[in-house]
Amino acid sequence: MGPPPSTTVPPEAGPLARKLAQFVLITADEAATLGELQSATRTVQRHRDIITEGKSYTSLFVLIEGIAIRYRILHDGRRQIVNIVLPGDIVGVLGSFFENALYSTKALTDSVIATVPFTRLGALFETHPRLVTKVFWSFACETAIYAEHVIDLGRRSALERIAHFLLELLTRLQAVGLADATSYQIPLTQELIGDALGLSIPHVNRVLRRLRDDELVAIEDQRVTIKDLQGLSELADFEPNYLRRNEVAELFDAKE
Amino acid sequence: MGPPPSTTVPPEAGPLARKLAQFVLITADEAATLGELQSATRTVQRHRDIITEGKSYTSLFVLIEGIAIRYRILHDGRRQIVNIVLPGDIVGVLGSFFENALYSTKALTDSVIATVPFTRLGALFETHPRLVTKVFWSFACETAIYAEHVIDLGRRSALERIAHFLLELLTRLQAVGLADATSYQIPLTQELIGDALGLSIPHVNRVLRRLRDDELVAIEDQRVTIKDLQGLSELADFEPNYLRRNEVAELFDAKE
DNA sequence: CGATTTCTTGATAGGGATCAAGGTCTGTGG
DNA sequence: CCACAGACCTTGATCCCTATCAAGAAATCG
Repeated sequence: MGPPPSTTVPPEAGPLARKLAQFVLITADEAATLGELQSATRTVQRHRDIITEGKSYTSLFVLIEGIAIRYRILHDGRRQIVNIVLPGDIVGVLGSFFENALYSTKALTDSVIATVPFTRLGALFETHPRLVTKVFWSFACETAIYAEHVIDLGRRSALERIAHFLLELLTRLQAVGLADATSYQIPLTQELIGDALGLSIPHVNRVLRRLRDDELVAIEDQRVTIKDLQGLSELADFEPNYLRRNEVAELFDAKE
Repeated sequence: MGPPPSTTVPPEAGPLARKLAQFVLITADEAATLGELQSATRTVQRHRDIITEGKSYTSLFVLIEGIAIRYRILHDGRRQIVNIVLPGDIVGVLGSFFENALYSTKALTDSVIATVPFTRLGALFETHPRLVTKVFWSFACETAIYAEHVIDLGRRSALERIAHFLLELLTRLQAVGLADATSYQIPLTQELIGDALGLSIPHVNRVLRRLRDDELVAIEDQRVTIKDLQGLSELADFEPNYLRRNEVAELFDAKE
């Protein structure tokens, strides 16, 4: 609820530093180091894979601009999206660690990614061990997002799931400055929502219509507009706590 | 599939060191440090909470012995278990970081846990930065387990889910030496399986019966016995890759 | 050994999948 | 500038997997 712990990170520092600053204190020096780390960028066309399941990688990738999905295709051809990747998110972590990538990552829009060789992280360890740890720490925090998805899929109805999903995206996009108070732009198709939430396309359609009729949310023209934040949050039982740190002094801040 | 990267960790080093050694190289010195870190233990009676949602903590806990569950009670009273906690697992990470714990953790059996003040991790950073990073790294790897649960709940049938669930437990318990080739002891109730997989008790019962009738798995007397590992793995589309590291040189090993 | 839990089985119902068929929009090439 | 194809959205009819409700049997525990 409080302000983010660090105000040393200007918007120009990029989405990663901005996101990290939500969780841990990022010094100006560290922000600069992060920026340098992400200097090697390249563009990825929409619909192109950034990472392909089963391949092996020696770099990880920071999404600078654009939106992507992390997914797995099951043996029968069904797709499950395990996460929506937003600017500031890092992908390929497990891919460069496990022999082969466990999931594919595909750009939904034309995107810009920074390529960070895994070995550079190693080198960074010599010069900025704390920073590396902070990054790893942020990986750990991501676990909370996944756990929340588990709850979504396990115990919530289609209506609650979609509401929760749209609210999570709002909050996460706000964190990197890509959403205003109640709306954001994102190229969601109903198929995509279905694959993320384990629902069929027709059912997503019906639920979406109902949410629109009830004047809770509307998706039009690649823009999600939340018309009744309060009502929607109640419906979804949404608590954004898992997406941000509340305050409290801890391990890292104490040291700097 | 290859052997674990490190053979320097004897069974006496405890389940945490043993588990970590699966993912990263753990030196004898580090194993000793870990052991020391876990010297303050206490017992928790079964059915008792180790962590309660909403409370704040300044320590994290390593499960040394016993089995626990991480769960959330929804507003309507339904329970979703987000993870089964096995020896060597660390709980309370996010609880000591976020203001309040996001999930509760409850002991399923009488358990032994080690209490590690968060500040001690900070102190450890001065003396063993690499080790701290390795621990954090293992947190990140846990993400893979959650992602797999998302796939389970999103796109798999009840039959596949239960099969997958039981196979995951087999693999994870083997990793800490608590399961033989095809069976393990664990106090699973059908309600618990249902709450973990988003299924009702009667349906868990029916699926379990079917798995038994088909001679794939049987749960009797708090023991899970996999009778047809091959068949069950095919049914569940189970690939244990996400639970272990395959080999490959990487960040940490290269440095030691 | 009485009392909760836990398991089992059956009957019924419902949420959401599946199948089907138009409609709409967007981009592309002629 | 139009025509067409492909992607995406919408709606309806039907079915099935799994939840719910119910109630007795078995096991476990204090």
